[in-house]
Amino acid sequence: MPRRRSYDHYCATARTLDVVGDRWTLLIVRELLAGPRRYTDLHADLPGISTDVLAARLKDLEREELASRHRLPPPAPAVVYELTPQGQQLLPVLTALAEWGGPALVRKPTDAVRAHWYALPLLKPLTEAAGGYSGVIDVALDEGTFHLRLGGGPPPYGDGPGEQADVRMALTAVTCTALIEGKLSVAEGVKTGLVQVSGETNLANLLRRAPGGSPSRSE
Amino acid sequence: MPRRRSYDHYCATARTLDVVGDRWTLLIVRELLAGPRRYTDLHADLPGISTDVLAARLKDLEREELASRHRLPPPAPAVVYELTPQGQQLLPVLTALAEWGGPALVRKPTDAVRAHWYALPLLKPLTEAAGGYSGVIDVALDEGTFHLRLGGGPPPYGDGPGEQADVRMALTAVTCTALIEGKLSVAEGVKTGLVQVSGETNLANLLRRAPGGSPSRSE
DNA sequence: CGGCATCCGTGACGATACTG
DNA sequence: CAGTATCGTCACGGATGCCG
Repeated sequence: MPRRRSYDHYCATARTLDVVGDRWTLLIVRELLAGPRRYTDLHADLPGISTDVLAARLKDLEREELASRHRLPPPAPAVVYELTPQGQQLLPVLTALAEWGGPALVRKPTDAVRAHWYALPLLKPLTEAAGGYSGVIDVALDEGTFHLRLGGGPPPYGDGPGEQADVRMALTAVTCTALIEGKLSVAEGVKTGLVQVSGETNLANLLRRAPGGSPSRSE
Repeated sequence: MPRRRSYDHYCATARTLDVVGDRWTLLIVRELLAGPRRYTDLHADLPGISTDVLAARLKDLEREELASRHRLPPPAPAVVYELTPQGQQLLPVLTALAEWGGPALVRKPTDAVRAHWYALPLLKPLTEAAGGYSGVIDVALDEGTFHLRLGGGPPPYGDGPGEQADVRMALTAVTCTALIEGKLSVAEGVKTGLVQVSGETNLANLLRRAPGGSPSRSE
């Protein structure tokens, strides 16, 4: 987002990095992809960011029209930040980043965790397991619960359980990581009990008898 | 690449940004995706980078095993930098960034240009126009020539003409931008003469009678 | 308490000069 | 050609203060 420090390259990649290449910017987008959030929520789910940088980045996102600032009506007077359609289209960028970084997910003792951070890398394997079927999946980890909105939305995912989810999946963080890295398929996870699927909807049954009985190989 | 300034988030996206999120890093990868390059070449095709930052980033990429440093044998004693397979897998990240930034490609007078910077955003429309067919396409712009390696490689693209290319395309930068933004299909470009395709290979004929006679709509 | 603005110390960055 | 050295500047992180 450095208006002052632009690359000044006539190149599509450099242009994008001019807008969202600043430190913290894409992680703020990661949070806003979960839906409208307040300043304090953002600050809580972006451990390590300083208050002034968060404020500055939000202003930048607003100026670039990737996010908008709204004042909620009387009952709960609050300010929320929300992605514009243009901002929502950064999802493929975040997905590509998450897919590359998935295999490097080694837990360090100093690392912070939020359940919904698993949402982005899970979107691809679960979308494939659902065979293009739409619906909302609640995912319950020890760290907390979030939901994925397949084929619908936006937002593509959100914190906490979704409203009237079609399926609920319960699994551990370790199992989740295995799914993300492609070491375990959804079908295998269900079969071995590592992934517990509950619900009687079409989507639930689809996930239970998901294709790809053996884990997809990485090579 | 901030080992000292890590986000320390247990999140696949944040992990990737820890490694390649530093200023200039992904643009260096953009250059190295074109194949092995010397320090001086990199410096020439990354206008604005300072010599010490380039040296530091190359060291970082080497340490993270995304790039390797090789000393060329006697005839032309030089040092070249080359992406490792792990580094080459950043292509989808660069592609996603380029796709998002394509529509924002407005030429500013201060912008530098290199012909091969058009390669990344052209990969998708031309891969589609080729219908999954493999081959090497030379692309000649006023700014210079580069080549795309569809379905083969790596490297996925390179500066200058490719060795024994299957097709040669000639077009202006403006036409190129239209293709990138999806405002013009390859077939339309050929039909109107904005895109000149020469060569008698299968790939050449495929591009001439490419599908999608009307430009693909963005919605 | 939510939503910032201000101040300050440190480190990253950019420009230039210089060297093996 | 392939960097290293130096230096001024600015962005970042942390703490604190302010205001509705």
